Amino acid sequence: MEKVKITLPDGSAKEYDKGITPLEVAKSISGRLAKETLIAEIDGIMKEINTPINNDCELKLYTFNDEKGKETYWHSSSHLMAHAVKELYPEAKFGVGPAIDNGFYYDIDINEKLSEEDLVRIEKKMKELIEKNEPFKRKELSKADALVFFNEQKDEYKLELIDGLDENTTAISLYNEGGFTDLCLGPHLPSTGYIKYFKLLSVSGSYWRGDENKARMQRIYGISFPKQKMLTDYLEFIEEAKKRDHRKLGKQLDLFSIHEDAGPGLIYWHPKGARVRNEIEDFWKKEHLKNGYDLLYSPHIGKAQLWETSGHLSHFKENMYSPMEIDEQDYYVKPMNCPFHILIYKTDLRSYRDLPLRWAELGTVYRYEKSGVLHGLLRVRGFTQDDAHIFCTKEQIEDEIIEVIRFSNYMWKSFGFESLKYYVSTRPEKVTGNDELWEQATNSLKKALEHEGLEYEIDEGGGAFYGPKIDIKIKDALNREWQMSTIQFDFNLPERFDMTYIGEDGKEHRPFMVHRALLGSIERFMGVLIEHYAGSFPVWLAPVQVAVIPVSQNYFDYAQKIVSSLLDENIRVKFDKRNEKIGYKIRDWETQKVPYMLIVGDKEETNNTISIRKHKHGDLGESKLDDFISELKSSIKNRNNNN
RNA sequence: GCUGACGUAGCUCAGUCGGUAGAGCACAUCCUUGGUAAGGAUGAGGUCACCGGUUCAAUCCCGGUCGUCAGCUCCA
Repeated sequence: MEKVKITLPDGSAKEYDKGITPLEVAKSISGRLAKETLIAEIDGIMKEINTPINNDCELKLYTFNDEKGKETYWHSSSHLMAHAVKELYPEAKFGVGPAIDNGFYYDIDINEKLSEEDLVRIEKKMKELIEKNEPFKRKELSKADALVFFNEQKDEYKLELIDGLDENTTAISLYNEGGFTDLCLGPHLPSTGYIKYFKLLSVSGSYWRGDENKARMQRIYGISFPKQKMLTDYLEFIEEAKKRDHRKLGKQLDLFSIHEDAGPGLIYWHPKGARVRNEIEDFWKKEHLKNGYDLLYSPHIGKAQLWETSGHLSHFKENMYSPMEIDEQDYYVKPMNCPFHILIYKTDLRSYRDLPLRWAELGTVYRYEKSGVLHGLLRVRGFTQDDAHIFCTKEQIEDEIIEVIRFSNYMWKSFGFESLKYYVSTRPEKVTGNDELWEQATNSLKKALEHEGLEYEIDEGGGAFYGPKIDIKIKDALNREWQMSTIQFDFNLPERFDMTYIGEDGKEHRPFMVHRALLGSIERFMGVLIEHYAGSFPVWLAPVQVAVIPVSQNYFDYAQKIVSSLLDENIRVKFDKRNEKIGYKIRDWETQKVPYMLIVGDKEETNNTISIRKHKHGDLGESKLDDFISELKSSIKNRNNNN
């Protein structure tokens, strides 16, 4: 029998009989691997694990623990779901059904409106299909034959997809499983029986190709796993995320509100939310001053002329609010702070000796956002950017970018976010600024990241029209990613405002301009922060740090002394004088997620002590007030985030 | 903005197949002065999102508007 040499990722190579499948190779390695292998990569091409191998090759095997394994698993799951839908609704037509970060979806066109109950029916049908354990069979058709096939199916969406495929495509792949055939590049799991535990999560509206002018479809989301525990864990994760929802916690903890009558997407900070925000902003300002920034304040409105010069009226108008007329002149509320900062720049003749200038402002901007996209604190119409603009020379840009990256890391770590991901967005098609500028700026972004030893991904063509950028995404306690920081070059505004500095050579030069926001916006940041900590803020940020609870009115005097001592130390303290039992008060402060409760009664007054109860930890026993204060103060000073 | 669902007391939610509404928590008063997650009694609270229509009668049915939620698209 002829042999083939198969090289595995660890570099080891072995000879097998020609025609062996990846699954059989897996078996030869270990039974467990064979059981868990979902998909194979043969010489860089993804293939089913029952594909015969006829040539020497490099082989990689993927299980559910690999991204590629997961993707296949979910992709096949979406096919299975579509099959179940087709069985229940024979007239159904199908759009696209990919795997996504967490699970899969399929866009479906049926007349009937699907409800939660329908999802249960579909799930039941899926279970039946899984039990049949039908193999996923690949079939290749010519473009013409594929068109005929889907024409028979009356599925205009698939026809459109095929139509969009390259004219030279010789073979269009279809997958069939138990009588259900779908257009699909593949590859798939060997059979439906591989899909073990799944749940359909939701159904919502979508559009064919994401275009609201095209056909409306219904999108069913689902998730599937090879192990029961994985599914249970995932469903628990969803529950946990719901519990942490900042909109819910914002109400529960009395942090902020939004008033539909007064205007959606506009945030009202209550005393406690404002307190947290104030701590964040204080810290932010101090750190900026330490890092060589100066702070600015600028107005909220400016004449149309300014926004014309800046280009906002031609590029950003749909996000700006209608102008107001003042002395027969149109004024616009600012959607960005940059033009104002530039005006300040231009109040003086700048020398290269003045650069870099780093100017920061917690600038509140207003942008029109479509009503359907508003979301608690995360997507609003009025928000405060932790904005800064850096004006510098060509020679300075790389160091400046490095500093911003370091500063950003420092800020995120200070707030307890450890995991950051970097994305460099490069030149889109339509741009301002010449190629050389783009090239230089993009390289400086990459070099800065490399200099810091940070890995990054490239978002090809994802830059703004005015310059390339670095976006930083952070991961929260539930491992969810949020896009927050951004560092953007701007070749447009210095040009439009004719910004200059006098160089060493005595001639005028154009400064480089970098916009950057570290936290993004204070509103969004606080939304993420609330969810990250599930409302239990670390002591340094907590709106109320300590609640003092006397056992009864008899100890009010002693409790008042404690309260006064804490206030003297600038500790945010509440004196609970309510006519309630301490069990009731403890429950109340516990649900308000206050870090410490100090309980004082007869024992404490006699011993001149306090009893400390820590949020989520319970009774810590008696202690001297001075000891407690010094520990608390050190935790605040160090911005200790582990509580 | 688009699709769908929803909008009842400060909060969380019942309810009325058309006859102007109810619970728990919170709040107020009183009793109780209590030792680590809810002591008791009494009471006050609602133009049932808003505007129209149908009807003897609308919180309920119909239309519109606003808003919220799940998505789509977009973004800090």
